[in-house]
Amino acid sequence: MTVVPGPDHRTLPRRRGAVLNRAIFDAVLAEIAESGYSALTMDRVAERARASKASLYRRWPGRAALVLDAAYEAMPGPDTVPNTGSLRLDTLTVMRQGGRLLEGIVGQAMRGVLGEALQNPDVAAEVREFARGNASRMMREILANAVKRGECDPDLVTDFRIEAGPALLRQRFIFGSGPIDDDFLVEVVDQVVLPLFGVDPSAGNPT
Amino acid sequence: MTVVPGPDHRTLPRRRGAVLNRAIFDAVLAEIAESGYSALTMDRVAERARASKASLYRRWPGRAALVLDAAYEAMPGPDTVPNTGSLRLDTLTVMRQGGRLLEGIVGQAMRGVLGEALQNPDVAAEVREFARGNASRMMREILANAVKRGECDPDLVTDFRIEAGPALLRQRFIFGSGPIDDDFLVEVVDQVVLPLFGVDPSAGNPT
DNA sequence: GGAGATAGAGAACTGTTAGTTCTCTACAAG
DNA sequence: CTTGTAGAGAACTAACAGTTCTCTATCTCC
Repeated sequence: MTVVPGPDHRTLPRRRGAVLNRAIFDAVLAEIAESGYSALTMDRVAERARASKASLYRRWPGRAALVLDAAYEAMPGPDTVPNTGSLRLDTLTVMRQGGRLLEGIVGQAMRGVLGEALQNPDVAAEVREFARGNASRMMREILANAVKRGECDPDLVTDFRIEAGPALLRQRFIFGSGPIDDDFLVEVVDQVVLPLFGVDPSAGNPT
Repeated sequence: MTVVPGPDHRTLPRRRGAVLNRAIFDAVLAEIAESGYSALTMDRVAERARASKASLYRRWPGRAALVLDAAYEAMPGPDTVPNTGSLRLDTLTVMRQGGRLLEGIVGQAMRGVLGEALQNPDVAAEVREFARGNASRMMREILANAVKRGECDPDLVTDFRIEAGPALLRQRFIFGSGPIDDDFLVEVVDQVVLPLFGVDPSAGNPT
């Protein structure tokens, strides 16, 4: 239909492999930051990345996998686990890191992927690994340190107790029942996490 | 294209109001039970209910609202809040009710609606009201009874502590990290809920 | 019981998106 | 230089959301 065909980008320098991957991830993140996950289409990503849809589908089976990979790329490197000598401060630090992550672009991406995961158990398994691998692992390490210091009874360190704090954080993220601000995180830590591990929040702990 | 136009259902007895509503809800639930939420389309619902899409859209603005209403209809009546004289048994009863609900058709429907809610804050608010209104309200009442009995210190009854148990239940539902079986519920109650309210699970409580 | 308003059935239609496939061609490897 | 791989761009199919149209059953009010 267009009489003037415009520049044929097939003649431009052509990216491959990692370089192209990077450009696609950037396009995904930019789209999400700009218009949100629900407005993210494969066409738009392809156009923005100046890639072809065929290239997208050669790399990922669908939108969920693509966004999950992009989110993984956007994650900051594995945070070093805090070890301040206070369970309260360590916990708070981890929760703050998690909260900050969920409030950014990665959070937006995760919200979208989570929506797909709810319909597709395979995606759910990937997300689970992705999300749980971090918070839980860090919490576990923090608690091991607290046990070493004698701050916490090792019998209290069980999977469900470890998950309680992160679960409340994720619930607020998912249901949007309020901002993930410091007030919220402090309350969760003081009212729920520390009591579960037999630590008195008011025992001269710094913020 | 079809030479034989088939029976024109416009001449059949025509349902209205509540009767038609009922037929539509039944179609939605049947579709979800049969093929899951992701295979649920407005066309299929209309066809199955022998209703017109126009009728659907006159009643609901979109799929999410329709399914939310259908799920609400499928909910058992407001469970009467248990009051057995034991916080442990009361809590366990409520958690069991919730778990059973989430494992059935209502759960499947909620999974779908939740997926939409993640992208749309308005839907999220509806879901929040829908989901929280029940579990939290019941938990609150149970705890009020426990306080009355002197089983629990009233200062411990705070929003975040109340939400901890339900949040773990919802997390398991959402991430599908395992079955919502009685083992799970008992562990959550004994390891998390009761300790948060200063009750010793092993204090001669029945199952 | 008749007139007019309301709303349901069914079909056609539009626009958007996922996913596929085709052609053409850059680039890498031998 | 030859050949295989894969990227760019476009065309295409199929499915679905949402709208609108026609026809007509059913309700309401007189």
